[in-house]
Amino acid sequence: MSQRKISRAVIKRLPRYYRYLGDLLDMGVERISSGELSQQMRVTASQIRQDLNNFGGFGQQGYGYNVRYLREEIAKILGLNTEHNMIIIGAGHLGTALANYNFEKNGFKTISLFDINPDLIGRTVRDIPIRSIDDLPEFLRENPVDIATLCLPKAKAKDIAQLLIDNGIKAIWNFAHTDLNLILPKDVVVENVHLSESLMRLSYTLKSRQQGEEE
Amino acid sequence: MSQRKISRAVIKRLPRYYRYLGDLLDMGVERISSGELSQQMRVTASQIRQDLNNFGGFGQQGYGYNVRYLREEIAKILGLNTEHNMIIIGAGHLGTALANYNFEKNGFKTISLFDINPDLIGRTVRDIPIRSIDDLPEFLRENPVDIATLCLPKAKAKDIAQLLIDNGIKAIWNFAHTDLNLILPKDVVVENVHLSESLMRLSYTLKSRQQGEEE
DNA sequence: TAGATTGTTAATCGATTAACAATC
DNA sequence: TAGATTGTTAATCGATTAACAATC
Repeated sequence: MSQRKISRAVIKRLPRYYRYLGDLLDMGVERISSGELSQQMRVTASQIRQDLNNFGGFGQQGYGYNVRYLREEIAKILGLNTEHNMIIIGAGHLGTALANYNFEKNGFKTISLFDINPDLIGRTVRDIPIRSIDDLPEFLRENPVDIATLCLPKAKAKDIAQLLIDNGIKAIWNFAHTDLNLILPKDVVVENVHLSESLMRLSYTLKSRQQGEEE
Repeated sequence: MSQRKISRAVIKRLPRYYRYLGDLLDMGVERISSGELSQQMRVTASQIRQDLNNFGGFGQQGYGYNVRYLREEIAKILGLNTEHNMIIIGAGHLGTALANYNFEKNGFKTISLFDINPDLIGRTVRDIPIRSIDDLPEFLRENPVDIATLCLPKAKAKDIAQLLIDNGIKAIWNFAHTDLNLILPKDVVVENVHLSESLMRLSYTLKSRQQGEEE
């Protein structure tokens, strides 16, 4: 029952639905129609219904959607109902910040950091140990790791990515300023977070807004 | 000569062109055709030419594009030729990590952090001082700030965003887990970085890939 | 000049929105 | 039942790709 080819655009929106439904739940809202949700989220009701119907009929005519139920279904779709073990490669500022992030509440648990800097190896971040990158292959043999987060300079990113792939990693969350496409086997997935590119987009938008464009 | 309505999709790709052109320059490549670049970037040559021609004819028939020139033009389009002063609101792990990031090379300079925690106020990160959030209005009156980076809990994000807007900030780089749309005047732009949503997308892609979908 | 490659128009493809019958 | 709202088909819109004339 694997889903048929869901478009990238739909996937990108799912976590946002999940977030809004969580907020609604916190506010004690039990049910919501696509119309109401569309107003809050500033999207069309049509889009919401189309998006959700890619995965199944979660609503009920004349009623709308049950907030808790819909949220749980989206969690399942996104895989948030299973625990994911993560490691972070690179215990610099960003790697450390991510280790301190509370991704656990969505089922993502960081179990180790890795670095090459001897000064850092042996330390911990929130009780998570920083290990030597040399110990990575052995660690991966002995621990189930679902996701590897890459927080290192672009010069090293490709080699380490290769090392990770060689040792069975199937998902890479990439913060390095480079694309890993070139070396990727088909069964390995990558999600890029290019912060400086995000900042450049902001810069562009600011500039064009100042020049008096309407949107 | 403000550009006509460039689509969001094009803007999203510009920083990636910029990065590839920088890499090419570092490798000593002087000229490149849309065909070659398309192979490296894994996009169509058509798309590259269409994208660039939104802004002008940067190439030359029979020759291709001059790498250095094209890169500089894209820098101008993105506003990277002007210095941008930034502040960071929230000097927690993420805020501190961003203050340590080398955005300067693209013209983005962090000149202050702000926090409410008295233990942090007065400290510095890479010589950048952490000030009290109470001093924010005065600071904004006395210093030109182009971009405010929001690194704080969602509960506080909207109030602080309002404070920033009231004090003249026109661009917000938002890392808080919330949308700021609701309170936004038309001349204020926001770029969101929702890390946990990025992670959820990775989780989804991993899951669907494991279930044996092709892409 | 001949060859290469752009700039740009036209064709295709995909995603979004609108509309409405189905149904709770 | 009547009213509301979904699920889904059809229409529209926009973005991507293909094709080729222009031109260096």
